[in-house]
Amino acid sequence: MAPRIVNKEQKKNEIMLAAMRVFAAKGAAKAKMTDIATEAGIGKGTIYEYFHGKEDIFAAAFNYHFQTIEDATRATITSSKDPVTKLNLLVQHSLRIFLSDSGEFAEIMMDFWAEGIRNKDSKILKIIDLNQIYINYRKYISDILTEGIQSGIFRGLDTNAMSSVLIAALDGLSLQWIMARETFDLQKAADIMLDGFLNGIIKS
Amino acid sequence: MAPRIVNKEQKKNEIMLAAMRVFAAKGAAKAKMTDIATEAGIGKGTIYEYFHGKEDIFAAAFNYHFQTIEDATRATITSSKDPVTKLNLLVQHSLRIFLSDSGEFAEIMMDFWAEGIRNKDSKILKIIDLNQIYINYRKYISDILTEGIQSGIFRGLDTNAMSSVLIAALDGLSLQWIMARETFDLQKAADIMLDGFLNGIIKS
Amino acid sequence: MAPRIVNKEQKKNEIMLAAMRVFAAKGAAKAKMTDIATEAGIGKGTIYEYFHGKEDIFAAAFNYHFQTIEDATRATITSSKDPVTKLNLLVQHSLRIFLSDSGEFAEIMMDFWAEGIRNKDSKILKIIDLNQIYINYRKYISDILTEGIQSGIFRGLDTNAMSSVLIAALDGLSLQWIMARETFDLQKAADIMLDGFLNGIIKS
Amino acid sequence: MAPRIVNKEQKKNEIMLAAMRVFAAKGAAKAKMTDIATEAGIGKGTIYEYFHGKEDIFAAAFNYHFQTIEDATRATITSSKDPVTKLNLLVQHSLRIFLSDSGEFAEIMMDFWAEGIRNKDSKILKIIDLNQIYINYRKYISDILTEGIQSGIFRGLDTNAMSSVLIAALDGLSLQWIMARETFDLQKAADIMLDGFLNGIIKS
DNA sequence: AATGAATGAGGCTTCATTCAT
DNA sequence: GATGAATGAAGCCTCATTCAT
Repeated sequence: MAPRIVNKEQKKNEIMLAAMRVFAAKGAAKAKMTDIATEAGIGKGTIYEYFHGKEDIFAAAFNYHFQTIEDATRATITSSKDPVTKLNLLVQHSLRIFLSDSGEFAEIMMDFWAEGIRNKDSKILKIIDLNQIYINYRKYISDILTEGIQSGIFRGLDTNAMSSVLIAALDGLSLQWIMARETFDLQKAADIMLDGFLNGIIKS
Repeated sequence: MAPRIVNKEQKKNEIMLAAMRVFAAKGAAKAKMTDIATEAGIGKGTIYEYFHGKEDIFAAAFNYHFQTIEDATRATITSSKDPVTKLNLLVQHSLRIFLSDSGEFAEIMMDFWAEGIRNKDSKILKIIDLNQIYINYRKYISDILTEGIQSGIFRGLDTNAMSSVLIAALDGLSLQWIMARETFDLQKAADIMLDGFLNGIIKS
Repeated sequence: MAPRIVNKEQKKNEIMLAAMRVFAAKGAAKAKMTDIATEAGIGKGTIYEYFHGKEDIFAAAFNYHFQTIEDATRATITSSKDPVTKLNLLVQHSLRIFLSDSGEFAEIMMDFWAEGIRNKDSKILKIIDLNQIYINYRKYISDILTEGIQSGIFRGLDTNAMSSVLIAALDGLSLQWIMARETFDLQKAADIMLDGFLNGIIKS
Repeated sequence: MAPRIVNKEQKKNEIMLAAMRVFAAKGAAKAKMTDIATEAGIGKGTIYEYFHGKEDIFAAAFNYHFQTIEDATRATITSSKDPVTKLNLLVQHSLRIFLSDSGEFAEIMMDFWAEGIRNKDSKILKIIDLNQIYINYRKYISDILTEGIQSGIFRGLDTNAMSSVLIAALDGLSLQWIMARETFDLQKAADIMLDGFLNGIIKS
């Protein structure tokens, strides 16, 4: 009486993940709908039952990626009370996300960044708002720093600028790791970085 | 009566610069050959007198960009003897390049990075070897750090890791600036960053 | 406990009528099977339980439309004995059919005509034989005219040609009405037309 | 120094005519861009150098068709002073256009009508305004009738309604001819029709 | 009997590249 | 050398039809 029953939400997610794998492998621009369909193990036309088109998939992947990170980050941060521990957790956590799935999605970041930058003014695709994501991210860290200052652990400092620096260092290191996964020790570099960072802000 | 004398090399360069402007404006993937021709003020077919195709232009732009930076960086560094001054110059110089031409070419970096990452193994397009560029870059900074250590100015430290961190911070800050040029003070953030960085490595 | 009893013939008819409504609204070419299913309030797949495909529905609608007209016309004509009355009834009746259902199906005529014309040779789809329908239609009118001539009411004339003219005028007026329902008074135009037509053929 | 020189306007026209031939042969809906390209003896992509897309070609053909008719009609009418002669010329002329090119474009009318009707409200494609064309057409004829009335040749009558009837008869006869070119004598039917029409309006 | 999820052939359109002038 | 008209491979998307449930 009824046709095949599918969990539409779940299948949509599966397609999106397949798309992300293809994006990561060959870049969003060179990813063909056929590639995505094949990777998802479905027919070309089926994709359109779940997405409006290629841009829609990209936007979904974009938001999924950053939302996942944001959610996890928020959870991580609130799991501790000590600002230093919080920062430590934040960095470790960021790396873990990046390295998870055997770093499968790391390459995507470049496409997300590239597209996110290009769409920074476009009112049309406000779905992709990379700047807002960074603003949020800085706010998280800024709050931790302010906390640390108020509790006398950190020196008085430009919390917003320092947040930018910490994020920058993390992004930049990840970038270098993507280019040379085998030879670049991301974990170690990040540890050294955070060490120096904390050294510079903790009251001696 | 000699034929019109055109400096082929110069014209090729002009086309490449036109291409970079288009790449920056709409992304390499969405840049059409027609756009480039129009921007360069020439006919579409003429481009093929100077380049083999779109990929060729991209590769040329890629190498030009990084070569320019590398050359200038090398020149900058050697203009001083003091490691601290050298690092200062390096950072200031990097920003200047980035902000030059009113930051016209900043957006391109994302495409370069994206493509550079994707081609990290590709034996075919060894022309684009982003990793090697980063290796070189780390080497420059590493050398400065080593110099500083030997002359007793800097503490003993993992020079390679510290180089990575410095580059990472610079890249990451630039990224944040691209996304919000009006509201993000790149110069200030970089100054604060370098200040903290030097603080951490200079012997007290 | 007998299974739900559905009058297959009736449901088929319902689907066809739904299809006609969609055809009328957006044209047969742009009518999607989904539209028809939605309009009929059933599932897309169900249509195929009653029809072989879209062409089948179109053919069915085509024949239904003209058969309905033909049947009704025949009934109308035989309800009177006087040739003049017959022609009057014929015209009034044709208009009524056209204007019925608030002219819902009027737009369809164009698609029927277009497709009917295109298939004028096609041995395959002999189901759609618009020319035959017109031949029949002319025969009806021709017979009435002959009747009138024999009973001395009408002047001697080319009955076949005059039939064509009457049909032509009716078709053409309907066409003009379709294009401007609000401003074109079809009833009045038809009355004037028939008045002139009868004037020309009735013995003075 | 310069590429192939082409008369763009002329080539555009050629493509449009090729398209009309294809439209006539298989209907606008079933006409593929490939068919048009082949018919025009050019590559598929070349069409897009002259038209924005399929709809654009259709609209161009539509307007060309009616504009041609309108222009020629206007010229024909003004070539005489006598209302009766004018009407005669108008009818003969209309048939000639229809039968010209061996009636190659006759079938198109159905698609034009169908599409013109469907677009009667669409503000978007005001390019295709069939109703306006009919309004103009009725005006031409109406003016002739008024002329005849004023000069005492025609009886007083509803000029607008009579115009509609004349156009209707012409359209309707053409329609019947399209369906059975071999067996239907359009010229004769039109003559008989006009004869009756004039009989009805000329003062005895 | 009824359904709608899945499909892929087929169509439209884009655009890098070629080449006649 | 320069050009832009011409091209067709390639990609995105539509939608009639199938079929498992």
